[in-house]
Amino acid sequence: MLMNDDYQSCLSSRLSRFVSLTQAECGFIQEMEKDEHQRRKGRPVISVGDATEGIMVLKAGWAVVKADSADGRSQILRVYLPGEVMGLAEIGSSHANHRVIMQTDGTICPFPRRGLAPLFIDYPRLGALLTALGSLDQIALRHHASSLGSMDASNKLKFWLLQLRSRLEVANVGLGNRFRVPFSQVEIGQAVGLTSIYVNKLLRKFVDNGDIEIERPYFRLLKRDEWEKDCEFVNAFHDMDTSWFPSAIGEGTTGSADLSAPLRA
Amino acid sequence: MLMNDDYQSCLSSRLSRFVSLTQAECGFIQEMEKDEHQRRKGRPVISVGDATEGIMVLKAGWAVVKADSADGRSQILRVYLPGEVMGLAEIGSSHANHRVIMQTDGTICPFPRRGLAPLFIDYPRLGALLTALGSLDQIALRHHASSLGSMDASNKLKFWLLQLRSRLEVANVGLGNRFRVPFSQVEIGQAVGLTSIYVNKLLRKFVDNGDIEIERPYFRLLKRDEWEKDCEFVNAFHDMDTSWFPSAIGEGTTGSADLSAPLRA
DNA sequence: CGTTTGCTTGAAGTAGGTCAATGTGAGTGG
DNA sequence: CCACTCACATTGACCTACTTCAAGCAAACG
Repeated sequence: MLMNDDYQSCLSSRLSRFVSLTQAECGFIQEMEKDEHQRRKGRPVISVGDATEGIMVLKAGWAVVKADSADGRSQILRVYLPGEVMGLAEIGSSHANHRVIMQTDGTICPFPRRGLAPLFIDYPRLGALLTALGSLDQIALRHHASSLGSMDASNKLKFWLLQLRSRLEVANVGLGNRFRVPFSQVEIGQAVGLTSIYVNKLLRKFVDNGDIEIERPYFRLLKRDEWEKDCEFVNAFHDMDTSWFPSAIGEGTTGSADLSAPLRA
Repeated sequence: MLMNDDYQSCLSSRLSRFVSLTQAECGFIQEMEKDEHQRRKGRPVISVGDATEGIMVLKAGWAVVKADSADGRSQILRVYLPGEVMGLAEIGSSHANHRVIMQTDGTICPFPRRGLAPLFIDYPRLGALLTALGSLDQIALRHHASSLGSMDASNKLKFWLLQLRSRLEVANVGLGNRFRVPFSQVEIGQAVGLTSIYVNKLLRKFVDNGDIEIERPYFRLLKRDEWEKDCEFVNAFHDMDTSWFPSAIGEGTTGSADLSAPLRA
């Protein structure tokens, strides 16, 4: 797993996937970023009711967003993969509505709340980028909700695995059909809205059918194409549209309505 | 229903719910906003595959986001109420993933894509506001997904009605427990992930229990408190946290990390 | 080792879906 | 005015995809 080490900062490393950052942008982010720190598996990242604390990059490890109900059940609404930006959904609220916890050991780089105002003022392109990231999150969540609401159990499970694979592939180009799934069957159930025991029966059936191979915690999807047809999977993780972004500062854009053509992935 | 007519523009009218806009901000928005136009019930607002077209305010009427699958079923992922901003979820993608269509006759005010760059550059506070709006959308969607994934049919339906009522109340302060639900039972089913016929049976049961009164298309929730307990409803539509926003331009903020204390709702 | 955490499998129950039929306004054309 | 249609609500009978409950294993871990 190669890291792009041109950047010392986590956030700029993440953001540079979408636009190539200027020196100034990198410098700013780096200056703002607080010290990264480790979190062990199971430790909270954001607890319900916490005052909003800016955003953070999950430099290493996995995290999840959980919603828990009074009867003790909890549901996994979102999986954060290494490199992803957490906390974007929270910045509009004064207090967190959902719990974020580490799914594996990992490292977090906070970008503090007080950095956001200067970011929007001095680096408008980064502001636009954050907005766009939030919108991609929302699209992914729509797909998930759509799966929860209208697929049968088998397709929900297929869809969740496919989508996980696709997102892993974004970070890890050339990833094949084999990947790590650091979730117990109970947790998979919480993610797809099924009982762990039905998840078990489905997985077993998939294995017996030759649809997948499992060597815990690795899954291999043997019939990905077929699955993608089954649940009408569309990979929405390729394209971010950056063409509407303002140019980076120092490139002479004055704020007129003229659209200079920025870079596209 | 009173309208705040200090503002001629739809978008500035909407945004001024959250921060009080400066003259300059209003002026800019107004200048950018294209002509509003009418759309009849059932007409598309955004079609799947459309190139992204900026954002728009639903000045009047209701709209919905639908996901349709090959077998002809479709699902309602989001309801837009009068005054809400549409298209925020799409701006990060070059093409739309979901369909937006008018649920009733209504009026739309587009804010074109080419207005976004100058907005982020010259009016950073508005950029932050858009980001925050997107994040609130995402929180609402999380609640919806959570309901789809973990509640039984009865609570899904209760939750959906409660949440609709709460959101209507934001725009229409003092709205009681009676409100218009311009959806057929089929459509309610599409929204909560149930068959129309089961929706019918549940509604009937609610009426028989004295939980609700229905005078099509008006619903009255007679046992709102009880319902809110049943499905652990939390009203997440009150608070937008604007305290991290940059100050409006012309208020002397230079972009340093200093946090001037902006207005809070 | 014993304990815990997670996987596996079966038997039984039920929430909610499917199918089918009937009823009821709200247009629309004559 | 009536007849026809069309979209929507209503209701019952049946069925199944999932859950719940219960029990036995395997692997990890103090």
